Amino acid sequence: MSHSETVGVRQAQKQRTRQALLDAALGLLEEQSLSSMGLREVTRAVGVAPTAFYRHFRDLGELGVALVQESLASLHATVRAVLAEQAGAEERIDHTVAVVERYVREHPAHVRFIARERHGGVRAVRQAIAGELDRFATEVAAALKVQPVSVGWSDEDVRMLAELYVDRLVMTASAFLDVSDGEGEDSERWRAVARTARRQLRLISVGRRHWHDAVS
Amino acid sequence: MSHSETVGVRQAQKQRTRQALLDAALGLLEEQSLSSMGLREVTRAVGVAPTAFYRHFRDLGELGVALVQESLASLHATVRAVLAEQAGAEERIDHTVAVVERYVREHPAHVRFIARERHGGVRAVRQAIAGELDRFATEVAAALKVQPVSVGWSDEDVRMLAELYVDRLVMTASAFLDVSDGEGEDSERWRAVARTARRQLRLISVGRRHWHDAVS
DNA sequence: AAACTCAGAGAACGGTTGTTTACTGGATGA
DNA sequence: TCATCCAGTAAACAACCGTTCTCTGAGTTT
Repeated sequence: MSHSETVGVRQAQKQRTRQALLDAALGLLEEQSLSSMGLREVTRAVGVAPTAFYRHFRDLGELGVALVQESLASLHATVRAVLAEQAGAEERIDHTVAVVERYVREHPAHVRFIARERHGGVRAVRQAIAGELDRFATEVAAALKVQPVSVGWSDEDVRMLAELYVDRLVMTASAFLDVSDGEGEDSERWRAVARTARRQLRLISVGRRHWHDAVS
Repeated sequence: MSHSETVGVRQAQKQRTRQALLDAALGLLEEQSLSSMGLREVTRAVGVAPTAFYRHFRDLGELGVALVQESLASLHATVRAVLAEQAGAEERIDHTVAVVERYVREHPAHVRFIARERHGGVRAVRQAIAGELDRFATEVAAALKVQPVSVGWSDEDVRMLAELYVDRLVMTASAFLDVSDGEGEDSERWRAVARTARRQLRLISVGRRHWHDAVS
């Protein structure tokens, strides 16, 4: 019974407290930013000695980087699915916005963390987010490129379009979040954000279709 | 000679240290975020007793709000000029990006502050920035509305377009900033950011021109 | 010239911070 | 079974924090 344990009781418990630290930090970060959060504050929330922190992370910056991967991993998987699907432009947009909505509802803390620390005060975390969003944009670009609308587009132009989309998704998610704390998630303003997001994506989509008409 | 003094030596000196506090804070904020900056840290940078701070601001949040107005006032004035000018879409875009470039070169700290604290940890500051950008979008919307391209556009659609533009400007400014610390302001990547920004604005502009073709 | 105002100084407060050092005790592997 | 490992503990550290209270002295008003 003991030889088939995949991880061992020892390492399992270690990862449990590690995750507890990440969860507690994410919770605390809803009302402050990473650079103002205290190491002791996190360990206190978990119910563990301050020194235990060092068994898992060198400092809070390292914890932040771990949170970046945790935060973007799920979104990454979700959006990948949307990109893969074959559909008309209109349905695609509707579906994309719906996915973002759902993501904000289910992982508000993650969204807030990314939006806040994207330009935040900790260099390592900023770079981690930038890198992750970069890989994200690369993936979107690849998906856009194979669509029929993209014939005659240079790689550079596809890339700039992809970045436009990624930025919009992040901004939209953040806009949903701003509404959701203050009013409910079922308020009129929430629906207004969704409608605006769809129209903005649609406008970009229209610009994309007529790009070559106007490039002169 | 004394009766015509507009301010008085007294109030003048007060405003001088107040400005010194703002400047010192802005400087310190280049490498951290508002919620992690210490009150004493600011006064130390100015060369003044910690208690002197309270003569000017209730807390750092209030100082932050003051910084928001200072930061956006100049940009506001600059962009207002661009909006007013009569020009073709192409020149307009080039000019807009050039203005943003110049603004980032001349006020990098202000740009960083806005980008960082827009989603930062201090509620009052976030709200101040949101409010200011909202007024900003309203102004852009008004300018867009009177252009010939906008006939048949609902106010809501003009508004969503204006928000799209404002968000892009902020993102562009932030992108310039990211490049400028790391590489110079005359690097190849700087110019790449400018080119991408122009094309993104152009794509939005194309979408705008063909909006009614596709609204079905 | 005297009375008043008020920006800034100075000292002290209780509390929190990150980090170090030495330790314990249960899981682990020989 | 016994030696080893190592996640988490406990105590102490100097350094900082925001805020309060009291005081001063130069600018202002009468």
